[in-house]
Amino acid sequence: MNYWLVKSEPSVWSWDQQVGKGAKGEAWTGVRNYTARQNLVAMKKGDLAFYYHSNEGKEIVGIAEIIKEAYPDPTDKTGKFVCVDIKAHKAFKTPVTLAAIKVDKTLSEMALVKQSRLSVQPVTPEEWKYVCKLGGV
DNA sequence: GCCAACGTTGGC
DNA sequence: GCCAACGTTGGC
Repeated sequence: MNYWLVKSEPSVWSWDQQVGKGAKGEAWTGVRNYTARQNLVAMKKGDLAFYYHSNEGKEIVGIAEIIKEAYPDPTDKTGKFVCVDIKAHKAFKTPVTLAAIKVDKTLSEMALVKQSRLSVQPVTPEEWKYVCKLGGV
């Protein structure tokens, strides 16, 4: 089992919209970055990912589950990029903000802090457990 | 709205 | 293959 973090701007696609899709989930399209692409390809069905809201909120609001592994992104005309399908798995009781992550010694090494522009990032099991606790899950 | 960080493009 | 110019992301 691997852990990930995916980012979305709520104005484009929010957690609430993701929850609204239910068990069917939704294609996570629009990744146009090779590092992020590598991470998408490495995802396995059943892996879990933190759902982070950028720009608005700047906080991890819940957990999504990968329900379909990487396939060509239908929104990419060049055919170079891929997407996966994810569904909402569990909402955080308490969102974990970027500010909280930055000041926390255990989390200040997260890719979210170090590589703030990367939209799909790996999360270590230690970070995962810790953030889940903070989120009240 | 600004700007730092960083990824991508294209000329050489 | 290098690197300058340019574009984009995302926190503030």
